[in-house]
Amino acid sequence: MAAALYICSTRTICCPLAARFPRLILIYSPSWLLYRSSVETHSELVTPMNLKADKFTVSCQHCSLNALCLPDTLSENEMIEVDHVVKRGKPYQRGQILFEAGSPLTSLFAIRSGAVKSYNIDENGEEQVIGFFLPGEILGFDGLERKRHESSAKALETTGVCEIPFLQVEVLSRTIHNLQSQMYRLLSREIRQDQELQMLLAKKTAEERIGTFLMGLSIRYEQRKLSANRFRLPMARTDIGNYLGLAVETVSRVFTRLQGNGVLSVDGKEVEILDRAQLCGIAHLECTLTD
Amino acid sequence: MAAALYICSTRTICCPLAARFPRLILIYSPSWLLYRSSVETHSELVTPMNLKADKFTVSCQHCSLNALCLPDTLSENEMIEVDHVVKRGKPYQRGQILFEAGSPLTSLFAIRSGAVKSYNIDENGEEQVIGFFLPGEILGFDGLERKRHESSAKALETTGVCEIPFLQVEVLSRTIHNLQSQMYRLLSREIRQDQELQMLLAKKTAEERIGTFLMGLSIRYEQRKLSANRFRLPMARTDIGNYLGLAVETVSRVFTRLQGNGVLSVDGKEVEILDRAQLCGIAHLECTLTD
DNA sequence: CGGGACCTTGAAACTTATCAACTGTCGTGG
DNA sequence: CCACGACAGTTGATAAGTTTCAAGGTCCCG
Repeated sequence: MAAALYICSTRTICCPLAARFPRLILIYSPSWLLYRSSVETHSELVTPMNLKADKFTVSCQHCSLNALCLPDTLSENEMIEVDHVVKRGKPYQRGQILFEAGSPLTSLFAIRSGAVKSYNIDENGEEQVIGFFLPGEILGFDGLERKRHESSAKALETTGVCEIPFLQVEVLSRTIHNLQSQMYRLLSREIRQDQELQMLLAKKTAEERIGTFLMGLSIRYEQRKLSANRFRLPMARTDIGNYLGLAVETVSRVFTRLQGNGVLSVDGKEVEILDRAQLCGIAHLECTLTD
Repeated sequence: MAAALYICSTRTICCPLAARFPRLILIYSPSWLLYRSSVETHSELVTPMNLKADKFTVSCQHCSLNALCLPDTLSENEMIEVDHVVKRGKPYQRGQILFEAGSPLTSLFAIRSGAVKSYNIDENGEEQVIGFFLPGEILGFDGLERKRHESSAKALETTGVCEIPFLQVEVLSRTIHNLQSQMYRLLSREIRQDQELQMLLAKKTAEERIGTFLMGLSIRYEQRKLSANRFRLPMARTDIGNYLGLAVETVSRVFTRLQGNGVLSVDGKEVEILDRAQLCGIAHLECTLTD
């Protein structure tokens, strides 16, 4: 197997990369240039600079995220059928808008790399963050009913996306039973997750919200074969507060407090979970991973 | 057309009744016995006492709620196919549990009459209300992924339910395209509504939450051909507070304040919207119905 | 008629929001 | 190269809204 060093300041997995380099090594450094010298000894250096969409485009069958994404549970042949309807465009830059609320919806969007936030603008013109999406996760389920986007989506960093035309999924799912089940599962999961967030917002304190949020990210990163205890927040503090129903200042203060308790180590967007058991306690979760 | 007087202290529409009596008259009285004398002049008196499940059982085709429920958009023949898999049991009494979190899920539940709350028990043993369901609405979508109920459901009053076996819906929806679309629509709608609630809980004040909640109920009652401005709350204040992330006392105080402003008239569970425009303003909604 | 559940009201306490100021970083342009 | 402004994050002081605690009232059902 080929090995590669993937150095990326945004530190999120990139599905085409993982497919080309099964033994991909991710170096965690906010300043990737520092590592250039040590990189030369490796078989191949991959950086955001030489990463080109066409070179790294992969099919669903070869995507390392397929077990987390729509093709999960599909057979090889079924996956190929799905793959044929998937459209892969060029990456979105940080801050670029994927779609806006109200625009017609014809496709679901699967994140291939990077990160996205979805949000709404309320009657005062204030942004209202609804969710964050990591590689392998799918946006747009809220718009199927009225066939238009009910929320907007913006790239939080350089983000690759797979477009999945909904009409064709609808047709395919009549013959591919696994696909039909998977669609129901994904929709159902989103409902469950939204309800969990409702409970969070209805009852929990600032600290519990942040704790749960960080644990949620940690678990999602772990599913993506990234470090569960050391990661980079793709979103700003404002977005976190907005999402959790807290003021930015409160988010900042809770981060400071958790650092004081030795639970976290925070440096800007870099987060390290130092005492996972305690963080699980704050989030009212069973601690699954030993630190 | 036959006319009937339907007197029911709980004041929620009953689908079999509506099917038998297209010109159903609903008398709004918390104490229905007072009206007995005036009732004699009508063609038929229907009360909760002489309402028997077998007598009033109806098929989807004849159900007045079918446009709000799963069969919406289905043709006559398609509706008959769906109807064949639907199971209709005897009504649940107030306080009775329809299902509990964790139990295996094989069916979706459509409310035919009455009202239901769904809730979870958190780590402190506290109840966490997730939603309220009125006739024509469907519970259980959150459990499709793991094939088990993710929340419990309890009847808030005498409640009739249609059980819809999910496996059979899955099979039927492969041939009945309208059914497939409708399932996606219903799932998608639930996601959208959950996200709206998220925004409510994340940002709004107590008054805005209650205002939005009441307007939501009003609109749902209106869709069910009941009065939009005068209705009975099927749930306790505790449940409302629990659902909206507020203490009971706060709910009570806001009700009192809205009464003082002349927006509402509240008498126990009886609510009358006196100034709909103002209530819409509080809820940040466009006022659709003139008072 | 009595007991319990539900609702209301008041006063005090607490959490979080708001306002204001300051720091550091980043990219731009002189 | 450095000055500059814009922006994100932090921290402190104050204010506001909501919760909590406590008590009393009402309604309904047995």
